[in-house]
Amino acid sequence: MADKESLQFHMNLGMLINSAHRAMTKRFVQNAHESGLDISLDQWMVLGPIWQRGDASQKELGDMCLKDKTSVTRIIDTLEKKNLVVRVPDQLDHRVNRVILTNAGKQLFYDVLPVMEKTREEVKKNISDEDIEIFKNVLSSIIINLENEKG
Amino acid sequence: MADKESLQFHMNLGMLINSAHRAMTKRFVQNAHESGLDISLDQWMVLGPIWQRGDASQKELGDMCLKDKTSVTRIIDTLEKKNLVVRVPDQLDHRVNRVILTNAGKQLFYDVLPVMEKTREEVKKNISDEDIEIFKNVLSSIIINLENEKG
DNA sequence: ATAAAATAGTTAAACCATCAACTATAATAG
DNA sequence: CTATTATAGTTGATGGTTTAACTATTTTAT
Repeated sequence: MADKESLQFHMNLGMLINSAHRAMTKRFVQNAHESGLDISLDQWMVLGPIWQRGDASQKELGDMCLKDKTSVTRIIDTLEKKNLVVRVPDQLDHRVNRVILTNAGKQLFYDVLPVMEKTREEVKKNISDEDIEIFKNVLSSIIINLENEKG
Repeated sequence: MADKESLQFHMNLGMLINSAHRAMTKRFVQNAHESGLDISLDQWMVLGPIWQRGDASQKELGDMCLKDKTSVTRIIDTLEKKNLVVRVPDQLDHRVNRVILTNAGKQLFYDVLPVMEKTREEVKKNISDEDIEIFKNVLSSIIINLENEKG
């Protein structure tokens, strides 16, 4: 149906990035769904760092996922509704919440790992490692180019 | 602050794409705002094809922008509220709306053009043309890899 | 020790995406 | 011609992003 040339001819950079990102998100959710798992990509992105560290403040999660604190609040809200995480007030600094995984959260994390791996493979199929390197390089450069010098 | 190596070490492909896309969107809106223009990137993406063709059905707009018909409906709703476009029922096929630009819409389109150009330059700064080519190539490949074989 | 500034998090509003259910019209098959 | 199916668009619900305004806690600077 769509071939590379026509895609690149008809779409600008922004649209290509947008489409690729939406396709990846959709495929991840689909793959999770096919494994009987109900989780969004953003929820997964937040779950990972909590698992890695044992616990994390919302601020730390925002930094690691490059998400706004508002977004983190909402995502933790829905994760908490699903009983996957719990907010625990920090004993030392009363401004911060430590977010920790419930047992259900840990279980989900382990269950999703192979789904993530499968999705990654589907995404990278037929693309050389060198091109992936350059690709990530360009993405990093774009992010750095646009980092706000007015903060 | 953030350098390429640390970005690439800490973030996977999906997160990089997500961040880059959000940064581009944000910068476009910022640049528009600094020029006194009030428009979102998605609104702009829809405006373009209407301008190119003179008019377009919502279905056509969705195809060209790779957007869901629901999204198109909402975006046209807000563009219509802003008096930038008008929906005109098609005389031949009573299911379709032809969307056309108002004078204010045409004016905005012309005003935003240089903003878009500026944003594009900021995005591509310090990135070689060859790398941009590979970058677009990889994006296209990803999109094709993930095209739904279950539709 | 206190006033001012910084930090962590929440809330509300506006916008976009996706899914599912729905209306209305057109095209097709029998 | 009529019954089925396909297409264009809308609506409602749910989830995520961004901006701005707000609360509640530190930190800091005087």
